[in-house]
Amino acid sequence: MNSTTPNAHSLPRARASINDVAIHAGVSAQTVSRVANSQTNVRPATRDRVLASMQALGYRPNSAARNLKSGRFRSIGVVTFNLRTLGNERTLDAIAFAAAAAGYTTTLLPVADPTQVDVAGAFGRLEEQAVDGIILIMSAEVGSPDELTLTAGLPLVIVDSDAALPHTIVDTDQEQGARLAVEHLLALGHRDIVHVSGPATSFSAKRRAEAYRAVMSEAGLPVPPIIVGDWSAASGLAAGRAIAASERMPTAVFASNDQMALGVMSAFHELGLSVPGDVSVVGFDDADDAEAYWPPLTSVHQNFDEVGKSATRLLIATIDGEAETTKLLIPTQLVVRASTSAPRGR
Amino acid sequence: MNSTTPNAHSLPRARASINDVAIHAGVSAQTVSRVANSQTNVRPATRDRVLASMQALGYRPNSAARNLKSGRFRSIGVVTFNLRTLGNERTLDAIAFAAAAAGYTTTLLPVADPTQVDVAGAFGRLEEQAVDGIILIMSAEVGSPDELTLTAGLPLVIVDSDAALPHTIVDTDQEQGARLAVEHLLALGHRDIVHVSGPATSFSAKRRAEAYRAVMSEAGLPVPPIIVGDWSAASGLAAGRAIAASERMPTAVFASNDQMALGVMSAFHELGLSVPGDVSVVGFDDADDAEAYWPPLTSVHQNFDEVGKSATRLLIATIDGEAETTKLLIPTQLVVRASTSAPRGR
DNA sequence: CTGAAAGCGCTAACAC
DNA sequence: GTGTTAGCGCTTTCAG
Repeated sequence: MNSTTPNAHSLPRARASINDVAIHAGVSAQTVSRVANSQTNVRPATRDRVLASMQALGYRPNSAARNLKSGRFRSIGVVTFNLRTLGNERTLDAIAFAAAAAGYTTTLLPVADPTQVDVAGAFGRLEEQAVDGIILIMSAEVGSPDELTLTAGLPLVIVDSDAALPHTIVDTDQEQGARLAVEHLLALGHRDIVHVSGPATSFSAKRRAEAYRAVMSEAGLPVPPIIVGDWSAASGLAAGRAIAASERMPTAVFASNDQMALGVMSAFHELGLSVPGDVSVVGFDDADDAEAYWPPLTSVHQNFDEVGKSATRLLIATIDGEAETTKLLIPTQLVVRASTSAPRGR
Repeated sequence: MNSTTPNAHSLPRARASINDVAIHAGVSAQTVSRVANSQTNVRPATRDRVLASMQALGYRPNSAARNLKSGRFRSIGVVTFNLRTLGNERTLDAIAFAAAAAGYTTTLLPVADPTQVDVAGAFGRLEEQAVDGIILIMSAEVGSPDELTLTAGLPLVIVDSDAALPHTIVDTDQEQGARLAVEHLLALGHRDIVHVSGPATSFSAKRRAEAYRAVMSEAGLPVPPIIVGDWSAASGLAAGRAIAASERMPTAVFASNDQMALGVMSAFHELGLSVPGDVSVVGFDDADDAEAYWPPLTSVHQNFDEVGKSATRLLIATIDGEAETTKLLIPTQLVVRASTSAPRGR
């Protein structure tokens, strides 16, 4: 038994240390360490004895000590502002599994309000977390890159952000995806296409909106005012009602995510408008539910798994010192379902 | 400068240790430690000098060393089988924020396949993770409680599980919620109510189905066969088609989650059936999107935030040794929207 | 109010 | 093939 303070724990059974095992097995701590790390230079008989003692004492290596020695935590930190959007959640899922496959755990470092002053403080604190590197999932804009440099002590990969930042960035190819959506509508013959965008603070929303504007302009079409939502289905509902109430009803709507598209369609149903008969609707994300929306939603498929996996891979490479700063854009695919068709009278 | 191996890092700038700061400030390491931990017994002038040195050297306490000394990691481990269901995701979100508020980080410990053999192995490994306790979010059944006892070395709270297990459990009151749903339909006058359940491996699904059966029986009604889905909207779509194709069309469907309800409604729309005109539909979860479904879905609201917060609170209490094993059931609320009405001809 | 010593559990480096 | 020594960065204990 070692002499650790036993903590006022429910289970007072103190944990066996490497020394306890060494004594129990009649060997040195070093030999126990070798067995624990499956090194080869231990006589089988000795190994077995040590293994038996480990078993008997319920020995588990102490990760704090191991971390202290190695200077590594085998954990990657994920900074998020929330887990409530499909993209953040799915990306996190992919990161957690990719990290686990590489022998890393994932540490969540939630930050309350991204737009608020304290981002810098939060980032400052990051360096003392028990992580080897950080993936920043920015669903919203951070004040300035200066604040990010505060994390310079730790390898960093950014997901969903301004590609101008001097860091490794992995993201969905927002522009390519938005083009796919708008060009699909144009190809069907639509000319009056309204865009329902995500919040102004979101880089993805901004870039999708820019691509929408660009494609419309390239086609020689006027660009009607953009309706701004907040990614929620409720904001889509409001947007749909606003669109239907406007003087010139468009023949198609491109929503910046599926949930807002759902809301838009619901608003149209309320008003007795048919989708796609009266108005076509395209979403973005290709959420699992999209095929069960009514009507099944045409949407741009984002490969969140790929984004998460790539971010993890790049971060671990950076941690291992095999890094170069990279910008990686993951392409999307258009999934055509029943919410789009040629405009009436064509 | 201390002599840490500098790691083949991108930034070779070695990190300042407490000793570096001590030397720089001309004090002992002990005094630096006191300042770092905001202890009171340091002369203001000394404190300021130390603070300045910390600043100058960019000192950050090393959490590994701190952990080693304290025997605490200030992190809670969350074991999940996936993050793809609404409940898991929302619960995790609540846990992460509650933990952060209490000064803990959240470490994700994803387990690939719950039904598979290696659950025990995975749990065994948990003890050597750098966490002070574990929240197990079981979206599926684990073979036997024996496997859980493997984690006995660490404080444990289970979410969404069999209340018979000898552990602290926090969960939505599944039975109360399901009763609310079925009783609502009965009160509207429905007698033919079909249940679309979640997968057989899920405790929540099982308990909702049991409550459904119980309420039907108590009302003296026959219990039609239960259709089993997998929580996905696609499985709801299949269930809806199966129901519509069956010899006796029910007047109402109670789906075990909102996504399956969405699929069921979509299948009905496909077939030209009106909801709630021809069939009423009730869901479970009250997802953010439910109000934007067509028609807006009547659903049972789960307080995932409350579940996550409570689980975190109880776990931290257990870690602090102020524990007793508890079962905590969080009540639900019925949210009536437009997908339910009295059956035709009544 | 401040410092010196000791040691947390583990492993790299070097004996033997 | 195995043991000994030393030290990772920090904090608890005890002296001053």
